[in-house]
Amino acid sequence: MKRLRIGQVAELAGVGIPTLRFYEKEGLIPAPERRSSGYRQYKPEVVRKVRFIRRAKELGFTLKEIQELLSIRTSSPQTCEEIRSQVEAKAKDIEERIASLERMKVALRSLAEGCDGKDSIEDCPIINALDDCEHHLGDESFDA
Amino acid sequence: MKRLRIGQVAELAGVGIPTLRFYEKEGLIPAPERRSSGYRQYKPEVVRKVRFIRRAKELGFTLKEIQELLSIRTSSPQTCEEIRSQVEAKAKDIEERIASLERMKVALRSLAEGCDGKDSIEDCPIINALDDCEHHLGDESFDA
DNA sequence: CTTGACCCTAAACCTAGCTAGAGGGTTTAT
DNA sequence: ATAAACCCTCTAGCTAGGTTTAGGGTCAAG
Repeated sequence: MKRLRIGQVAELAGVGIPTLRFYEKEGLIPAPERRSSGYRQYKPEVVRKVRFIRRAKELGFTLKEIQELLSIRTSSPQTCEEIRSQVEAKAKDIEERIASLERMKVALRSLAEGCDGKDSIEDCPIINALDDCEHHLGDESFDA
Repeated sequence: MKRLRIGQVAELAGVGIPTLRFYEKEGLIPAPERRSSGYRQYKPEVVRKVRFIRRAKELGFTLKEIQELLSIRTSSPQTCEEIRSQVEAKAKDIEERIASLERMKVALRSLAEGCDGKDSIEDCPIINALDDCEHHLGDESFDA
């Protein structure tokens, strides 16, 4: 069966070599077999796993969360409902962040609108809002 | 004029005391006056500033970005047009961030949809996607 | 006039997620 | 057989954004 060296896996998966050793240390990927020389010999499947980790990371999962996802199977839930709900929870989380950002955007836009671009620096409504951020970036849109 | 001790500011702004000293060191909030004993004496306004920082942080701005927003004035633009355009740029930035989060959300939702929650662990489409992430998290929606 | 709550500085430590360097062995191509 | 390219471990360092610790001084109440 074909085996890959660490550099090849890194290349194929789009990560650095130290990252693979790091993932191994953290238990995200299994420790591969070794040659007598100590060289790691990876099964080609690991490439997909690493790519998955990379994409999950891009999707906003932390390595810890990814690890949980990867280890759910061995933690033996009865159905995949448990897994689905984790993914769903993450989607909700993202939704909330989007909503927050929307509010921030609106606030910034309304801040920019208050300015005609011709005031002197002293009269700029944006600057005033920054100094005294209650008015434009006030309670309504920003308080927790 | 009323002055606040650091502990009061921390309490009112919802952050820890070391955080305030940290923000001061990093130039996010001005160094307050001191008593002869060395105690910091804050003007009440700083509370709003710190709350703003906290909210901006929650919205995904880094301290560096927040510092830029807060220090726009001292970077001496001639008119407030320059400021307006910085705020506008930040709003665009937020829009991009939102778009990226939207993509993540859609991807996660479509992953969750493939699962009815009743499959056995062996047949869970999410797990399969994890093991073999080409199918559900495949090239089309996820590859960089 | 002392006790407890508060404040000071400086420096070390923490999580996340790598990245780089030191020092040395292995494989492969010519 | 030798040089380039590759691999090994171990330790340290990095950015971000703080938190903790150590060793002290200060303030207000009783």
